[in-house]
Amino acid sequence: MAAKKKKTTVKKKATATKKKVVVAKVKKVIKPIAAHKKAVPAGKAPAKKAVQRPVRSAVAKKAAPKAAARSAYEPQVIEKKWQAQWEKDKLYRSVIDNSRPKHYALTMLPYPSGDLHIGHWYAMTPSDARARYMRMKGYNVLFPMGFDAFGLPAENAAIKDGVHPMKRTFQNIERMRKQMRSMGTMFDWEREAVSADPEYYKWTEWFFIQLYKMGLAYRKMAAVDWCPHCNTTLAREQVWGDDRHCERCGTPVIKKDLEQWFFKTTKYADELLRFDEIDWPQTVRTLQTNWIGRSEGASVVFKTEAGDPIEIFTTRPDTLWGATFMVFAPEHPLVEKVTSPEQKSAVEAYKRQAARQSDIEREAVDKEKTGVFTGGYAFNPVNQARIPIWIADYVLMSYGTGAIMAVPAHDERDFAFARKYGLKVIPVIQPEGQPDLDGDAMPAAYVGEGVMVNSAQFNATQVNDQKGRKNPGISKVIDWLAQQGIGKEAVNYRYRDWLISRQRYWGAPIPMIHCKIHGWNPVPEDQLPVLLPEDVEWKPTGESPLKLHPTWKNTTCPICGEPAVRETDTMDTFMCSSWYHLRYLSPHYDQGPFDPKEYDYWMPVDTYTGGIEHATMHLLYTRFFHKAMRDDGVTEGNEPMLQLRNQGMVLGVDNEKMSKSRGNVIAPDVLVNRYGADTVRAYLMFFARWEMGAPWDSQGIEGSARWIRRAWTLFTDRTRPGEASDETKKNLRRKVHQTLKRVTHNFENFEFNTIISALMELLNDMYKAREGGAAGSAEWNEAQDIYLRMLAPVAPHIAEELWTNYLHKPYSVHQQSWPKADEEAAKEDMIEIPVQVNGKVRDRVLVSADADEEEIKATALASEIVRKYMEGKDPNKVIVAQKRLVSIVV
RNA sequence: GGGGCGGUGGCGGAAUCGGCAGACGCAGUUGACUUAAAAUCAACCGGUGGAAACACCUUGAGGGUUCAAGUCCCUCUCGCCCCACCA
Repeated sequence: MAAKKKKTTVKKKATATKKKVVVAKVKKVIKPIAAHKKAVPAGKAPAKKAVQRPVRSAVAKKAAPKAAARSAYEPQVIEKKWQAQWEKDKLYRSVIDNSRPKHYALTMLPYPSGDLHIGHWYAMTPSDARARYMRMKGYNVLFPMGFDAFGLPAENAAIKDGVHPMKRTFQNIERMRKQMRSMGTMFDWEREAVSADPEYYKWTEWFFIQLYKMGLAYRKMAAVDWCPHCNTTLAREQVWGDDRHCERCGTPVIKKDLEQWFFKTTKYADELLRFDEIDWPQTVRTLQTNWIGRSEGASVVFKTEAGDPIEIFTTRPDTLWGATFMVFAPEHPLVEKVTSPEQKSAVEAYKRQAARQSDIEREAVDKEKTGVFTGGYAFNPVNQARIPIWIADYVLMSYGTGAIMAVPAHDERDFAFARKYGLKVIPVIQPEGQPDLDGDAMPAAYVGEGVMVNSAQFNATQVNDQKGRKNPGISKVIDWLAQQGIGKEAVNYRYRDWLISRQRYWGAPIPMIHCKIHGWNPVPEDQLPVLLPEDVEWKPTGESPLKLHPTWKNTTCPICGEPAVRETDTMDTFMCSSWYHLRYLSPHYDQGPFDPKEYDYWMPVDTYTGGIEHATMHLLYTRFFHKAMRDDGVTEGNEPMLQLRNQGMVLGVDNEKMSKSRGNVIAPDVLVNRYGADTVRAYLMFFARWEMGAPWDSQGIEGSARWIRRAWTLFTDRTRPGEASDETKKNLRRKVHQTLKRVTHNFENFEFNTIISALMELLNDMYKAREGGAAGSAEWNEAQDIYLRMLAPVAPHIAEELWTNYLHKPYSVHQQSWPKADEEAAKEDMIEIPVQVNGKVRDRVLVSADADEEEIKATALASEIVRKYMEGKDPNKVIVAQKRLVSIVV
């Protein structure tokens, strides 16, 4: 998921007061850190160890070695210890086990930029906690990790400082692996996959060939978006903003004609619109639906005076009789032919201007429509009306057919254009019960419902506000058009085919060979992978460095054996990431992209977690990829990922996206060194609603740190068993099982922040119960047991230490089962029910939990306070809302 | 212009179904412990009035439905995101 968002649009407008608050926060944050740094040498503790409370631990050991009940919480020590132990024991190794249900938990892989960002942790930590939870629930969980290692940043860096992308990338990967291990994640590293590794990209190339053989990869000369800075073509999805700038570097994008490779993603447009087999967030489904932009209507063939057919697409065939002119995109192939000699110079001038505009400011401020009459005419096939043909840059060659019929009476853009150039306006839809529309006097286009008029045999046909076949007017006209052979029902998409060629070095080579005689042919599969040469020069020339390599491109034609050349473009990295979930299954398998045995057991992905910014890119490409490969017999099922959940973004303390240039980046390593991974994990789960994200607050982490330390203190404390009342013990047990129910529910629903608050609450109650003498009781022991099981997915290290070394339970807590809540124990005996009089809460009455409605009502009416507010009147109505509330109306 | 998401204390947030708004935490105030600091512990902590009991107000604004609205409906408003001459 190499994509990095970079927005040059207007920044969030923080109010003056808000900014002040933020600044104050930042200043305060610095203070404790500085104080802490000083405190370590002052305390004369070893620099690495005992960062937490160094003095106290030293004192405790000296002063009372026998009572040694409590040792200091030293996350830096226990975390390293358990990470090593788990690795040694291969605790998180996932292998096929048919005796258990499988669960494939996938979280988006990072681009190896160099350092793990707090945003990576924010995405991965809750995903890890949930994978651990599923494991405790009895699933055989696969939770792999890898690196999306090809891409521009490494190559740009190479151009800048000459370090080979391969070297830099693999160094970065090494560092990021270490950082991920320090998080205490349960990634199965034996399944790691790196897309820039030849044993990986061999199969990326193989997939390209499959798509080519299926007829889904094709070559096309097209005006493509081109970034003059990155010297590469960009996918439509990678051009950003009103000024059409490059997603990566911000440079304004220009148009350039190049021969490129495309995948026919549009072939799957209709299927991609169906989400009935997957549990994906509504927002992503909506984003993908809008991105594909399906519209239903008709294609209709007009004719020029010379008899040339002009195909147009319209969503409103019911307004065909109101078409009073046509508009072509300036680049439309028929423009030259229809243009009259008198209009030639004006048309040429307009075309030149439109072409210039398309560079940068085509979509800039000026919304005024412009156009030029060609001097040519067309015939409307429904009524043989002779209508003028214009050209205008508001008609795009890239959408539909590049030509439109204009119905000014019922389309706002056409209306504005007609009024500006004095073109005829003929109403053909009449709103019912209103004065007849007058084409010359209408102040605006009418786009609402009505009946058809001026439309020959269709007059009086109802037209509603529905689209396509649901609209009787549209439906009838379509049928008639088909009958007459002048048009047919048609569907048009905004979605376009996926342009995958990149004029770059650091990507998977496109395994194609061009021969002067035999044209393009794939590299024979037994010659894969086409390896990237290591000796290339880093020069931003506008051509792929592979093209400039003296020998690499020279090869022989797989058909005739004569000299031929390789494709020197490489693939979009989204191609690599479209199938990484399959490579994890068997990263070293060499008989195919994956081992079918592994596929049959693990696929499809059960839960997929990652950022919503990939909604219309990666998440659409991977679905396309899976469906295409399904049709090729490589994959099975219709969808690659059954359940998707997106996390929000962690912003800097200044409420801006974190970036080095803004200097607001929070370094996770610093936090881990200071607080320990468990605390950082807990805080990342706690500090915001996961799917929302929030600005980072460095003070808030103190709360999570305090909670973890309090847990440590309580579990390591050897308070003597006391004499607790039955009530205290019962209350403790109730709270434990209530919490268990809540935490279970929250894990199921990805509600991570409330998991932590529930655990905090329970810990507070356990402190109270200990004060009440509950320590050592059966209820207390059960509470400790369940508490550590619930803590284990969140804070795996401290949970293990307390479980194994303090409660002396069998290693490992991560191999224990998730406890089952005792519904009986969770039930309340007495419940407090608020009583409202005329909508205001006036009293709260205590009733037994199994009291029926009548009892609750009687108790409420017996309350003196309630009676006071009823002022002696009889109630009109008494509503008992289950066991939640009583409402009395007087 | 179209589509999506959101607005709850000083801050992050909580609130299955329409049923006690503000759980949990941060920050803050006061106190205990300490030579001191840190850490820890205890109490307070939406607003107004009040010594208090308590009363009234409060989920962006206004209206509606309802015994009851943060939650449902309508109108408006602000913020963020995505798509935008889409025929």
